[in-house]
Amino acid sequence: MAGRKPFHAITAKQMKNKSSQRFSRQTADARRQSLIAAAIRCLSRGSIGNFTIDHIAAEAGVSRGLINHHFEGIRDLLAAVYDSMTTTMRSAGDASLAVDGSAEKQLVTIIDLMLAPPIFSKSNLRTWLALWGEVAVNPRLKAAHRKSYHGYRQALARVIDEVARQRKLVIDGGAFATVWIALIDGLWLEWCLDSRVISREAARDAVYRVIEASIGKLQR
Amino acid sequence: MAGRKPFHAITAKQMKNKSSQRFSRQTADARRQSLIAAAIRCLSRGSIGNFTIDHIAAEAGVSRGLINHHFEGIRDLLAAVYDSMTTTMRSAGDASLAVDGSAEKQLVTIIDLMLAPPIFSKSNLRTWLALWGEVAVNPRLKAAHRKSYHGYRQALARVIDEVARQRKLVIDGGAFATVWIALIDGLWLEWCLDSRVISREAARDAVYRVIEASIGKLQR
DNA sequence: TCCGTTGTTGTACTGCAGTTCAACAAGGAG
DNA sequence: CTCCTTGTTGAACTGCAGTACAACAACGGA
Repeated sequence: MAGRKPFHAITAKQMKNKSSQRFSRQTADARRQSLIAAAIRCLSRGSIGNFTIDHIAAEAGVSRGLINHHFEGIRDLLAAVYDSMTTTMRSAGDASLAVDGSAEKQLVTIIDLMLAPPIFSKSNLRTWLALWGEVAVNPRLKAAHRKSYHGYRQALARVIDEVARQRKLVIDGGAFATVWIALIDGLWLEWCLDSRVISREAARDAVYRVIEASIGKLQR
Repeated sequence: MAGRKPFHAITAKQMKNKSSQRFSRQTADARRQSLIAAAIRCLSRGSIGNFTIDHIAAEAGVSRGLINHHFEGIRDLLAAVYDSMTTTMRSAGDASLAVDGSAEKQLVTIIDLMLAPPIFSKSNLRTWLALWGEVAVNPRLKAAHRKSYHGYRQALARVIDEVARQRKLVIDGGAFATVWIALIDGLWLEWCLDSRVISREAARDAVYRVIEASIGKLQR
């Protein structure tokens, strides 16, 4: 509203040295992705407390005004981060489902995928805690969570049902997938909070033990 | 450092009306408990974003300065909140362990306790998410978590070992307790984030199913 | 009744949050 | 080369965070 100070006073210098441009223009989409990536890095290092305009802009190497240019606000950026995180997970899962081989082999592949980096990784803890806290309150994130979780669960259920069919077992794959996801999330959480109580290998063994108790031995 | 404005100008009015005292003095310990309770209420409603001097003071019905009088700072209050939360859970668990009856009955009592309010409750979600995020970073909270988790796990392991002994089964109660805790935490998380995917009863059934797959049927 | 202890208050202070916006400039179209 | 679109900048603005602290007052003891 009021008058602004002069924008910049070192124009002459910039003219001379073309190699040190003030900034490089990028397409809106590329810049959005870059900001989302920077935001994820901030979340994984700090907590939701690091999810600020200043931190993210510094991390991305841009000015603070840029975030509000590409997103409606900081909340909108958080929603975009959630989409990005779930998309990354889903695509990793889909890749392992596309693996050639028996349903049993797919099952083993998925289990191992989920219990190994980058999914089973401490650097994601604070990111997910922050996002879950937001899911519980933000309708847009709640809808996104519901959608991504549903797809995830259904994909698992299909593999489980197929293994059960081959073994002539009667199992509710959907319910089984729910328990499975809960178990892995819980083990991951315990491991993040205190790696002493359970190692990654012990967590993996525990998951296999629970699953094999229902559908029999798997060829790991 | 600089001069302050006059503190309050309505002293005369207060003199007249003794029933509306400006405040009531409490012992340091009672006030601390009151502030901790107010802080928990703030966390459960909002998120860590609601964990501020202003919100907590308003919730407790005291002035903002009081928190820094009774705690070293807002971080110190958060640590006190963590202690309070874990103590509440532990005492509930200890009470159910003190129940007369067989080890099997104790096991059933604990399971039901953990899958019913007030423990299995949505109002705790944001509180725990906030606290876990802090555990991962704050050494004091990490130590507190380690201690409380260890005691919790050991108590469960003892009950499991006893049931296994009676049934002449060879089971690692400690490892079993770890899985059990992870499963319940994970189910609780899923249920908090989207109650549609699993009901409280379904969660309870799932826990029983996993446990009974290892140690046989339980008399619920 | 007075008096001292100390729990309690409210404000000043500093700093950083998110948003807005006018000025600037990079890069392509002509 | 010139113009124009629009990505980008940086600072002003408002508001609220945590802390420090001096003034006040409740309550118990004398």
